[in-house]
Amino acid sequence: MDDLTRRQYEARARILKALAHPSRLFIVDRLSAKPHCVQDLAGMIEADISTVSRHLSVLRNAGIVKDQKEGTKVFYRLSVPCVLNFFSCVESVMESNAKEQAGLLE
Amino acid sequence: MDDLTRRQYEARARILKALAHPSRLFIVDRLSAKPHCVQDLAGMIEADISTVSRHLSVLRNAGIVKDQKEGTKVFYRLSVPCVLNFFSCVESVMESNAKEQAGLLE
DNA sequence: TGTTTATTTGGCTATAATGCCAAATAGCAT
DNA sequence: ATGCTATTTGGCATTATAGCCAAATAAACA
Repeated sequence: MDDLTRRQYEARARILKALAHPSRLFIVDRLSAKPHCVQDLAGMIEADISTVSRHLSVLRNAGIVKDQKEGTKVFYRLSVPCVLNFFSCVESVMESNAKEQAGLLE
Repeated sequence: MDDLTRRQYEARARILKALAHPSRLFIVDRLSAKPHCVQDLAGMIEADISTVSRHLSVLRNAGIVKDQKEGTKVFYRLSVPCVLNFFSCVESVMESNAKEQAGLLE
């Protein structure tokens, strides 16, 4: 694998890694409906606000969400609506796994 | 977030986490063309065979690939072809990021 | 200015992921 | 059985991630 190819896969992995956390997936799901500020999301997740803020910065650094200040609050929104496609892809894998499990029980 | 919801996001995150590594993305890409055995993949990635074997077990545990013994070799194949959709999703995010970068330079 | 509200960041600990080597295992052939 | 090839697994060191608290920052407003 040459250097350019390796860097391309690293770039892709960075984006997937940013999504690969239950709280961050939840956040993406919420933001797909409408923008939310940090404390709103923290309330839904029931985690420390600082923790949620860090999750949001991970998503922001990966280019998955954008932030926008409004007064003292910071609202986050999806920057790439397409990200939602991940969910259906993931569901497909999960369904496949479920079928596999069912097959083994027969 | 109730317990069931939390577990659902955890299950999704497990699958994304399995994909979120450059070598594993490369493997998925190769396997989308045809099945390969461990040493073939190790040769392409230029990593220790034991490392590649571990990557494959991560993908297998997530239900992304299947293994099949043939003599002394073990061939791996994608168990869910849909996984390829991830690539186009990831590319969209990357393109969006690139545009953003370009915009900032203007 | 001082206060309140919202968010971010530094510092820390705990846990998880990565990658290599070496040893163990499995299958095939002599 | 012995050797040969392919793969997996145990053990270990290194690095990365997660989460919390407390302190710092930013904006609005009395």
